[in-house]
Amino acid sequence: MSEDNAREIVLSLEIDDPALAARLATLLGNVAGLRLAAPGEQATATIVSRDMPEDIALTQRELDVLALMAEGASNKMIARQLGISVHTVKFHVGSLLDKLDATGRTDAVAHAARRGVIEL
Amino acid sequence: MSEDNAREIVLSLEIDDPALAARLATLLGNVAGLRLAAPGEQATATIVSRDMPEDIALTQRELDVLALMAEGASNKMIARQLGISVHTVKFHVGSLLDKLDATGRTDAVAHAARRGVIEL
DNA sequence: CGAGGTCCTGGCCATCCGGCCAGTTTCCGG
DNA sequence: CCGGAAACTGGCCGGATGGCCAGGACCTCG
Repeated sequence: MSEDNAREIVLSLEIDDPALAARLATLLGNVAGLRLAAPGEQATATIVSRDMPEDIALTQRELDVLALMAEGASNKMIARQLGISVHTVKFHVGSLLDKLDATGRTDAVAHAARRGVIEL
Repeated sequence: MSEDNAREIVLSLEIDDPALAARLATLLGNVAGLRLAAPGEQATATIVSRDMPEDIALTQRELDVLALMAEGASNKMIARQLGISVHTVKFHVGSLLDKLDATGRTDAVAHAARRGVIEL
């Protein structure tokens, strides 16, 4: 294997905490083979660290339903998957809309993803 | 301000390309003040680099509709926002479901977010 | 000029969604 | 032991959603 692809690695930062961002920039600035991305530059990889707002208190069952919702499952499919009735699914979906402050299931999944409750 | 929070920074890796992951791990392993996360360990930040599949060819209008869908907007609301009829919105939504290989609007938004077409 | 793509609109309809009412069971903590 | 939270189920219903049919307008490329 040649090492021609072993070019300089360019990293971009997406850090909410300014102090942490500064420390990382300092530390990484002195590493050979590494470079921080210029503004707008295409980076090899991105370092991400988001401030966690407050995590929402979701029950296990709500998390089950939410995960399936994010997969695009209908209430009927969720009911089959979890072995419960459609009514119960709707019940949990209703709770999720409430807790996630969403207007519909699409909004709920979007909010949950934004808040890191689920991973897309 | 105390500098008590200037503890060791723990980084986790989420790199699709194994070669790149290995190089980063090597480079970062020798940086004082930095440490790579143990499996399952809570990290300070995450280094992310995803292989880009192929970007989907969406028309401008479809992107407009998609963006509003991700906000949880109903077809009626989207129609009002864009100044077009609900029928036309449905038309674009249909195209999106088709192009994104989704079963419903929720699935469409999830797919689009996963593929980087939209930012949540 | 014709073909094809995008964008736009209408009607029709089966299904899905979400909110409302009601009720049961189980389990845990005060 | 009683209260509350979680999970579960049912009926009902207005509105939303998505698929199907049809059409027209515009623009670009061949």
